[in-house]
Amino acid sequence: MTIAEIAKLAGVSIGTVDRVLHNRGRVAPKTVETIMAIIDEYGYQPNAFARNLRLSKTYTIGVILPHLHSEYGYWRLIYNGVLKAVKELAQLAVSIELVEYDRLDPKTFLAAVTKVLDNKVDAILLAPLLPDETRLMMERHPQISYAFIDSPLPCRNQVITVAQNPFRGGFLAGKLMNLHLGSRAGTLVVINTHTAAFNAAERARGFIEYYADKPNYTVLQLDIEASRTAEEALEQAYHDHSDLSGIFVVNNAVARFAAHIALLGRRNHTIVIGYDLVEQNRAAMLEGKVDCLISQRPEFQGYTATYQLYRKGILNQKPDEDILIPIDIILAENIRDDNSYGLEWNGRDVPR
Amino acid sequence: MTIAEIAKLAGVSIGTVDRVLHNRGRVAPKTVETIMAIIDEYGYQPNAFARNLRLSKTYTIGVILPHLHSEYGYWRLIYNGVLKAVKELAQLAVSIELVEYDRLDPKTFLAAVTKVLDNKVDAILLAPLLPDETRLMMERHPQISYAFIDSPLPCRNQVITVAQNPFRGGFLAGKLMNLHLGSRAGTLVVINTHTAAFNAAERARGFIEYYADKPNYTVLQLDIEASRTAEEALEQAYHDHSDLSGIFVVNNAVARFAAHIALLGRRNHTIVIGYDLVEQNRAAMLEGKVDCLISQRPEFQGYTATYQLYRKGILNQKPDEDILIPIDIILAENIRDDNSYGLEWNGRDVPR
DNA sequence: AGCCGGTGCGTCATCGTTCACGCACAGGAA
DNA sequence: TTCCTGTGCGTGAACGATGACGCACCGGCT
Repeated sequence: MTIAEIAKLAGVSIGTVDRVLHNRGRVAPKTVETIMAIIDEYGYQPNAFARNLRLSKTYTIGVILPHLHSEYGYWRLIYNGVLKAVKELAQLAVSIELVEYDRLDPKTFLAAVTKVLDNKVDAILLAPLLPDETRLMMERHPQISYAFIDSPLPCRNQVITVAQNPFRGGFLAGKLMNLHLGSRAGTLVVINTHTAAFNAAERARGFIEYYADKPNYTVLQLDIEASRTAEEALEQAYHDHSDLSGIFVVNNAVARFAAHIALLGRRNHTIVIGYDLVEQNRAAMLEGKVDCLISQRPEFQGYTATYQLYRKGILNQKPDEDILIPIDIILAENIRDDNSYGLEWNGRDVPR
Repeated sequence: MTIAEIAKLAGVSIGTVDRVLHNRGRVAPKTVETIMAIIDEYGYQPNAFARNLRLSKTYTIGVILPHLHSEYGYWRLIYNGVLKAVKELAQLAVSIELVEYDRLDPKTFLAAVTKVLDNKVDAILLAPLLPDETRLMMERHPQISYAFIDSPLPCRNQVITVAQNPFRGGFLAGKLMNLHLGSRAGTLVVINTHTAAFNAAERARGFIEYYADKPNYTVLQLDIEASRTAEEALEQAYHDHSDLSGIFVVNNAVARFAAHIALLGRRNHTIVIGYDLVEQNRAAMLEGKVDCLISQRPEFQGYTATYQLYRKGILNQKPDEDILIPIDIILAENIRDDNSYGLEWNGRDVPR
């Protein structure tokens, strides 16, 4: 069904049909009715190729992320996924503009928003780590599309959200801790170095929930404040609880604690579980200092969110609004197999 | 960079540039050289919108899969992913044609190939379960694109392969068995009901490899032949090995064995690990009859393979030839979170 | 000389959508 | 009546790639 076919059926010109389709007025009510009836009956899907050829608009996505080098490169992984999508979509008129900020300093976030908007982006892809500032931005600029990544943000607007369920991630971490402990019981420590972060708090809550009905275990929450070093806090915990048998770090900082546990000679008696397959954590796991990691597939998140924005912006498709990233369990045995999208077939074990 | 711009730079008409770009001859060698030099210097990416608008070719993908109702609906999951991709790509001129066959009867496979080719498909997406017949097909019809799904097939041609590494899947199953057993040792049974299948054999090999250096465990391979029933074989195994403590089913038939284990009253003493999140296995896990499943994300495989073919066929992009699907660990605690793509955010645990 | 085939190139219509422009006719004001 | 404004339409020119068509020229043949 093309505009020309509709026009012929309605006995009008394509210009008139176009005006009806775009509500540009200057059409007799009766004619509008006729044309709408035809569209209702036969359906009409504009030809995406013709449309974009004519419009020849480039769709620019502003990407606002914490500094890519921060948090052990976690945000760079997300950005890599965005880049991969943009590489594929470049010939379909999609481009990006990255602006980094400091997640501890809201002013830098607002500056990033301003900078991105100055470049007239059509959409913004960001991690809503600063809920108030994010809401402010959306209120002030309702005309552009938004995609959230890494964490959800409760809000009324229609937005694309690509994130993992952090509560269930923490709950699963509890189960994995349990599996690794075998029959051992004891004290378990949940370490949070980002106490203000929604994801981190939810993961801790999930872990504690898992042990709520298991009286043999004591779960201790350890929020590391800036005032004392993480290493001191850890040593204190070992001192206070001689039966400390497991540590769960709710974010990507696990390698730092794993290193110190090894240093203290406690590795053999402590199960270590953490989050995210950043380079440092990957190395720690390969060195045997970490038992289990949970991954949220950051590259996949970036890739997917970018594609959703493209579908919405260029193809005029209704995007999937909430995309739940599966909880990915990484053990030393399958760490090689996680390559994020997972591209690159590892043929070594497969006779070809 | 458009053809017109190249033409202006070269001092020729767009027709000439087009002939050079498509090697259609009838151009003076000197002119070819000039134009190629310009392209080398400035680069040229044909406008995908203009190209496809003009060609208005519909790209049809033939999908050849075992009967969707067979194997507990495993193939239907793959097909669902294909359907999701096609729904998104329909407005970009992609369509599919499904033909099912019986994987135990090569004749039905060849009939499916013929049927699909009669409809002049541009590409074929299939699981190369019948290596010889698949190679025959590719030799006879080298002009169309192929995508393999579920399993790899060693071959010289450039093809897209979307699959998991089955050996490492089996190896990881060994590790998971180990974790679930805690300190218990004993006899472990590997059950294979599809002895001719490459994936199944590799998974068994991986599992056995994991226990190769663990003398406390005996691993027993149980290939179920058609001559006796699976249930009898299982009972025999329990009879022969009083210390039987774990069962690994290398394919999606695990629910069947899990049910019989429960019936025999052995559930409490047997760890059950299997493959694939088909409906029956999901139910068995929720009923507590299965401890762990490994998923190969069949929907994601179908979705990804379809997109790769589209990129190759419509966008003329060089596809990623080998796409490795991560090994997905499903426990009762995260079964809710696996929704394949995973679409549909489950907001229950997240205050919005 | 006249004809033919091949070569090198330009021209033009086409795909479907979008939008500026302009025509014709109505009704109202001068 | 004349002029002007607004309404309802049609027209046509883009967007860039593609490929059929045809023109001019050259060489070789009868």
